[in-house]
Amino acid sequence: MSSPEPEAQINPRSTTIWRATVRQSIKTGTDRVTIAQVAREAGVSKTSVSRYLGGEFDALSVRLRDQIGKTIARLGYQPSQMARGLKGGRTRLIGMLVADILNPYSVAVLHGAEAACQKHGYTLMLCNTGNDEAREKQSLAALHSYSVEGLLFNTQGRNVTPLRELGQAAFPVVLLDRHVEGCDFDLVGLDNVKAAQLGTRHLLAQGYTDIALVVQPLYGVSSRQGRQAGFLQAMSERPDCHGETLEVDLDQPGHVATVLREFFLRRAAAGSQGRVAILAGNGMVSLQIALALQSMKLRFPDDLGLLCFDELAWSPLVGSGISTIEQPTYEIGFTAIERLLVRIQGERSVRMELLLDGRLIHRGSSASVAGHPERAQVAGISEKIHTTNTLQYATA
Amino acid sequence: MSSPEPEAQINPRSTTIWRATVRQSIKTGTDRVTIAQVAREAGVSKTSVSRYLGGEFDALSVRLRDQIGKTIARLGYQPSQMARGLKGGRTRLIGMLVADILNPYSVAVLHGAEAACQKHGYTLMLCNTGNDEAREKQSLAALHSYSVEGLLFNTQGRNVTPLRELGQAAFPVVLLDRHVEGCDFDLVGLDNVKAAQLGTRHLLAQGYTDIALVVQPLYGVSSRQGRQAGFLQAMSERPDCHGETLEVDLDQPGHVATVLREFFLRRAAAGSQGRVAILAGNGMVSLQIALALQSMKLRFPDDLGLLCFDELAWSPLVGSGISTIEQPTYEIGFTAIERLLVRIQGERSVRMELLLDGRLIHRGSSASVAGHPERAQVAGISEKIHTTNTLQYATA
DNA sequence: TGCTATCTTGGAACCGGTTCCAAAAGATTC
DNA sequence: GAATCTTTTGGAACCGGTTCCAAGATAGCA
Repeated sequence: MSSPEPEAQINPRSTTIWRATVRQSIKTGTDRVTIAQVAREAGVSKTSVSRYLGGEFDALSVRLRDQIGKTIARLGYQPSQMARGLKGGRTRLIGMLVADILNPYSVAVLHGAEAACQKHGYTLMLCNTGNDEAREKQSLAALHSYSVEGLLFNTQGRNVTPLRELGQAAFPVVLLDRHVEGCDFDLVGLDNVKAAQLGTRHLLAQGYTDIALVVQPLYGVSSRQGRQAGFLQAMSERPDCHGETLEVDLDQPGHVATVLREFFLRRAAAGSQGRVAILAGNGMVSLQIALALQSMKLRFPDDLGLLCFDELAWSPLVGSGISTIEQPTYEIGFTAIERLLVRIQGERSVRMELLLDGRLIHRGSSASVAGHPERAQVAGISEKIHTTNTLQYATA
Repeated sequence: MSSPEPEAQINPRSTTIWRATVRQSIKTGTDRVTIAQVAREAGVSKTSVSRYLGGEFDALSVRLRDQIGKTIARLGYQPSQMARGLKGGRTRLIGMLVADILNPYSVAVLHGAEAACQKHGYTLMLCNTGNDEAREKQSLAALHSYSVEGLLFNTQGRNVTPLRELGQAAFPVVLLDRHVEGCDFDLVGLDNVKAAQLGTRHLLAQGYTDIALVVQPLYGVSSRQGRQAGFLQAMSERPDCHGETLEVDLDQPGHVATVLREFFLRRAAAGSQGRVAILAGNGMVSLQIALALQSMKLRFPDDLGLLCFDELAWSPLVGSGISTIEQPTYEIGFTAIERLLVRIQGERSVRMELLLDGRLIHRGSSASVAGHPERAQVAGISEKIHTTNTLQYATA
């Protein structure tokens, strides 16, 4: 099998390269070039052209291959993926269901996933479920109706019967971030337990003693539960310190501020003389916490320590910078697609979980309190709250 | 035409509703239910089932309609969009090409577009071109091969021959944010001239006299040019004030800081005694400016004023808050899709440009300097730069 | 040279829908 | 009751590819 002639602008084995070298104009609607036209013009059968497209060169004479290649280039022929998918099921389509496209995590993962798709000649069909169970079901049906070859799924987590049915049908699915009870899909995400331990130990090492893990509702979301597990485990290594998990509802305005304030007051009431820190459970929570603290006129690290899951574009900017636990989001998306492709290619091995490590980015918000005993004291915070914020938040 | 029986779980006229009411499990791969099976089980012809799916009830007896509806529900039948698209061209697919998915603007628009697609029973095929001309061409070809019915296009702007060909073929395309020379596609975006005027006048009214518009390269990007036009126009109303456009290359680390520093020094050299402000051309620029100012230890509004295009999640958080010109991004995406659908339905009227208004969000970064004559003085800034930053940025 | 074995090639069925057109059934008119 | 007009219904071709299988061409071997 010799290498293609220089005239052959098209290398049909790799869809990606193929696309890159299309020279002719894009035909639309009525005047679309079909395989039959190519076959006629090249003086061969549709079958041969189809073989050319499929890269079956060993079943094609050099003469035919040359002829077909030239004709395709001349006509600017581009096969219809819809038609290709119909018979063989190879639609080269991957569906991606995103729990919340406004979440920067989702977008960052999407970025990696999209890149991997382009690399392998696949195209992404994107659906945003907005954390809504019904829309999740609808989107699933929609993607199915397009015969996507596989699914990248960042589910809201609860009530996932349709997903379970996919599992029973051995349909290729890779879950992102969180898994789903009763399903044995592959998963790509963060090693949450480890990352939360890392973060918690960091705060403890920096001298913080009263730490609140602030998360969205744990129920049904394994990644949040994992972070809590890591947090609790790390806290248990220090019986002299106090850890609490605070669940917040981001849809409820002012809820974060209320919950935080109650936490501070509770610590003060318990007579704690320690230093307070907050561990934010994800980027969405981080933002709300930062806003809440701002409105309460509390500053980090002066009044309290802050460490957030998810590195965001603005993390370095607020105050003296917010310390974060960065997730390898691009890699998560990219790897998830590649794993999915392996499944699509028929791999049927047991469930695989790929947990990547988070990276701690140390900035001002979790600065050590060792040299600054006056910093981040429970007493100080609760005093501030009492004097400046009581009315404001009592009504909120 | 009476209303459907309550037993008929499926309303085939609206794809959206239809999806929502699918009860049966999702069949995959081999065991997919086909129209032929439905026809056989219902004791009717494929044609009749197809009519049912197409909502042609006036050509169907009540008895048949009932039978087909029940069979479809019982079998959990879901038509293949691939097959449907093959004959009629109605793929219900829309392609979206995004110049840079890391740009929060793109994501916000995507959010609106996706919502509109779901509302109308369409599905989005997403491609990120990463501001790369070659990838733009590839993605275009990819989307074409799936017979998308229309395209939402946020182009990088230069060298757009393939786009022009689409235009000549009267293919439905709606451009986002920026238009393309030589194409008469519809456009949905911001009224850039007006918004830039609004922003510039705001800065002038707040007492700033030396204003720099900081933008990414203008060449080929109409929205940036529009913002500059508005800026210049507003500046021309105040001959006593000084306006400059600074082009920055965000891919070049430290470039923003360098350009800013040069601007400050230039103003100082010109002997200006005025107050400096920066108008950031978009969200990506804003971030880099904020980072650069931080590294230069310049604060707003103390050292200089700042107003940024694009409202971002963190805009309220940095310093005393960053003033912004908010774009109605969700609406832009949503409207663009709805306009595209109108085109897809065959509207052939002349090019339409839908320019939405920006909204000024006033925060601390553009606070009035009237009561604080010591604030934001050119002299002060350049002194700060000299003493603290010269070495640091001379080498960068 | 004759007879397999292998390599090329294309005809035709098929994928799962839609659509054209004609036939069958029912309604209307005279 | 026959003729005509509607309304329902389904057969078959078609959309643009892939794939099975058999036929034709070439090569290998006795």
